[in-house]
Amino acid sequence: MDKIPEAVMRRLPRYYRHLTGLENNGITRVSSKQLGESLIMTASQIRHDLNFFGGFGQQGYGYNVSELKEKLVHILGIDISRKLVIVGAGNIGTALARHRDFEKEGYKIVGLFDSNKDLIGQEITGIKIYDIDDLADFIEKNGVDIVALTVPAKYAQKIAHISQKAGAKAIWNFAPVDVLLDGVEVENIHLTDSLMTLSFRLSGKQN
Amino acid sequence: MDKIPEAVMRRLPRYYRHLTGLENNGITRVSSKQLGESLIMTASQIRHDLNFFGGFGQQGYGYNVSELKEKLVHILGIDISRKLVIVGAGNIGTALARHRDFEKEGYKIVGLFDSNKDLIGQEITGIKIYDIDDLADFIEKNGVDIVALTVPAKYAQKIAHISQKAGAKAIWNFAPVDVLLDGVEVENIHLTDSLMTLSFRLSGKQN
DNA sequence: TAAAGTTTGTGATAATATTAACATATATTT
DNA sequence: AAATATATGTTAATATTATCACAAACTTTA
Repeated sequence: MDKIPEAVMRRLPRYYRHLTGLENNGITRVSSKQLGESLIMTASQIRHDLNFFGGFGQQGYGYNVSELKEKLVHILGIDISRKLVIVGAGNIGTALARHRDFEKEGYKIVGLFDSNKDLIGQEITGIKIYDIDDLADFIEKNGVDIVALTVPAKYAQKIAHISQKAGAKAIWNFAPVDVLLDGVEVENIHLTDSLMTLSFRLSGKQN
Repeated sequence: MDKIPEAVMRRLPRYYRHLTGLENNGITRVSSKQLGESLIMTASQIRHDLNFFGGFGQQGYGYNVSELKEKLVHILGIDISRKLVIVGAGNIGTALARHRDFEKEGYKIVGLFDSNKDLIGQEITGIKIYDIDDLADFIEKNGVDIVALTVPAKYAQKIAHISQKAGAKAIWNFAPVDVLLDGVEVENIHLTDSLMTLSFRLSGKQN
């Protein structure tokens, strides 16, 4: 398979999400034109994107919603269950632990980690809080794939490094720093950065 | 000022964040080369980006950290304080309310809204929870700029629409849907989408 | 079942974005 | 104070991304 462009890859979850919605509404068929209208993008781009993975559609008909959705499940790799731990049992960390959406897509949160001795041993919706000193060991023993970092900025890089050494394959970083690692996939959620783009766009319009 | 490309705009908060870090470490001067090494990007791109806003640097010297940071503050518009409400006092909504980082950059969370009568009247770190039926009124009376949506997908579009009509200028959307509105800036945080890009990248490498 | 209408897949074109290259200006060294 | 090193701002070249346009294939209608 050809290398998938970054821009295309980033749109795939959106397609998947929309198709799931259509399926839940009992819609069985959809055209790139309809998708484009719903997602505010050109039909051409959608066809172009999907074509990186082969022709799923049919001329004069469009796409079969369920079939296309299933293809996307496979392309995205969400048919493979992934084990995830959350490091940092603060506001964001516990919110993620309580958030049930990830489970639906095959992500299993197998542990929460913190350095606060008062929290260790507690449970959040069935997820146990462990001592952060046991993180490496836990990752190794349980085959953890993804480490979500919801720790203060100054600890993020170090924990990321420990996680990688212990065998984690991906870092989902919520700390407001740029985690630098080689050989590990890093995906950032920078909430403040995101908010700032709104400020920029608002002030540009003199609002 | 020329129209700033989307890609450039998205990098500005990252520059700002990094410069703040340098300043806090007492570093007063930095070159595009050094910035590039820290941020894993080319020096050329950094210079190119900054030049959309004018020449802040000096040949042979580089950039003055504090000065450049202050310029970015102004460019990003975070020198203008913004009022924000959070709609949805669930996991994510309350985590955002408790998260102190936004205040530091001039964002004021002035209210939380929910439909659950048991929550209404309660406070979360000093932020009162109001009845969602009073949202439009509150936005109008208090001049709310930004509405953060942490509600279930099916309510998001409707609340966004109400918020716009009441005078909100921007939607910070955490619901897993694509909010469609004209004349309002929408910024999405799609956590599950983000997680899925990790799955994609991991499965592509047969991990 | 023939004609008309859809809609895909795809190659060509246009628009954005990134990187390279370098003249010019300043800082640092000797 | 001259020589060397550094580093910007900016234009040009390259690479990536998005859109256009249309033949080919299928569906729907009459």
